[in-house]
Amino acid sequence: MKTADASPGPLGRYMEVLELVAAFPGALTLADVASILDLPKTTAHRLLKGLVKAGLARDSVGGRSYDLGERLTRLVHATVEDGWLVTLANPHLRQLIETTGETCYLTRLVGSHVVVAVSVSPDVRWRGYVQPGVEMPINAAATAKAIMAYQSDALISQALAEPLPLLTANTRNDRAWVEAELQAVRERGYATCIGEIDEGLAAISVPIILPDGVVLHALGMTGPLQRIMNERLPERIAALNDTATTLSKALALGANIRARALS
Amino acid sequence: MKTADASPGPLGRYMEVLELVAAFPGALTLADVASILDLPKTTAHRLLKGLVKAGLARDSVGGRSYDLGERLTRLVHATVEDGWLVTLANPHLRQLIETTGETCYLTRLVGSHVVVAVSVSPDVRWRGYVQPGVEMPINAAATAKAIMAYQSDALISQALAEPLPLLTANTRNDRAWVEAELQAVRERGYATCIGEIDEGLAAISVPIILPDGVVLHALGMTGPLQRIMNERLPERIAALNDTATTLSKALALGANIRARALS
DNA sequence: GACATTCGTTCCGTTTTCCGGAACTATATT
DNA sequence: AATATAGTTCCGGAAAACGGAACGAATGTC
Repeated sequence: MKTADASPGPLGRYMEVLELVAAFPGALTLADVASILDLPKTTAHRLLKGLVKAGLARDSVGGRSYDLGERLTRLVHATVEDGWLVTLANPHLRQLIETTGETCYLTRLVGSHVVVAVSVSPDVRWRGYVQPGVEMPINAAATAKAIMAYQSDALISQALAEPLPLLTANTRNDRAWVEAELQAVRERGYATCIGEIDEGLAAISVPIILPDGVVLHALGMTGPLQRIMNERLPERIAALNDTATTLSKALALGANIRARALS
Repeated sequence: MKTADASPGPLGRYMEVLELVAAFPGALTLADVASILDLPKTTAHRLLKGLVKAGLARDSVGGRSYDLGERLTRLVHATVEDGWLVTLANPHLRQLIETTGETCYLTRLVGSHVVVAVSVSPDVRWRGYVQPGVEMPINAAATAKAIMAYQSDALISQALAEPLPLLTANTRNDRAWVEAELQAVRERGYATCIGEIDEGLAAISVPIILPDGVVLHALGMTGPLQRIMNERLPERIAALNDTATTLSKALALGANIRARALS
């Protein structure tokens, strides 16, 4: 294991250009790219055309401006978004925020870590809290704890073998603590995150237990600490559990339909 | 102009690997990649690590399996999805499909073409109809016509200068026809697509006219031809227009909030 | 518990591609 | 028409990508 060298790699410059395109879709000329990234225009040209040929970007008027390519979008929608998962979960999540008024989201086990699949906020300004595609640390995030608590020992060990981040003064990353936390989740039936990701933020989460007993998803709710961890906590957990039960059936049905479509 | 050579480009093989990762997130080993794509395992290894270093992929347990990277997801959410746009539009679209029972979607002008931003279907199995990120051809798609009808002559000319696809026997791609079609849209207030993209499919669309008169979005509805283009058409157009009016205010408000957040 | 097998990783010489300055062309601007 | 500014092509030198062979680290097997 090397000391994680930070070299940009062969794709580094392509990514820089791509992010620039993403920042100003449909309104970015070759000259802009060249001057902003301080590249020779020849190089900028080659990188842009490379992205276009790969389907990551797309040019509007024969190279007058660029935006993101379809292949890129399709890539993301095929997995993290999971298409039908969003379709199924969105209405339930939305109903949940109507009764609770807090940001709600659904995370998903992928490999040995937990990522956000669907996120719904009561207010536009809150979107930053939970962004789809982001990985949830197992030692801090409520939804990650809720999912990992119901995995095999082998998978938990794998997950704990990776470096765990220390994000605030409240974050713990020693293995014993995390395992105790998971045990607590199993006993209580729900997981918490009390200022372990952001000092002032808390989250609560319940697992979505599929009809066959397997846990691959979790439902989470987050907001300012004092508004989440107060006397109304029990009713919030109850609301989450109701939705989790409903979603369990919906997800199982969705998986069936999807499997049928592949045959 | 060259004859659009189909060489994979420098990123070609990276994309193949990336799509494979997207197909089996969290459950794909290096050996799998090597055997499926028929690459030497050394090469597969280098490509995968290159993707990881670029943030397009991410490895789960020190290289035992791979899934999509956060940077990739963020890229898409920063633009096509437009974050708040989805948040704002989703509930309205959902309400619309409840009353109409058809697939509804919102498209957006980006550069000189029109792409799908949000899509909602009444049934999971219909997702294929309208996929976010896909470009809508100006000479065929209802939403593209609805948006382009309200653009400047300069932009329309730019858009028409690009090659227009002929997708079915009903598709027309001569400039005069398209301009007449756009004129019809302006007179009627809504746009149609009658088997111009898929023989059996039709779509209707109205522009979302922002408070300042600018048109950047359109609302669309699609389904089997005979179910869209029948005696219930007027009431569907009315429903679309109601939603468009509501969304116009919501979008303007969202843009304001967003602008404020940047200061 | 030792062995065998498979998987991931590193090494390194060959070869292919990338790189970017200079020159060229096409499109706005005066 | 002339000028400025955009995008594109050309091409020799430089720097990678490439993949076979060898190595270490895990599973799986007896």
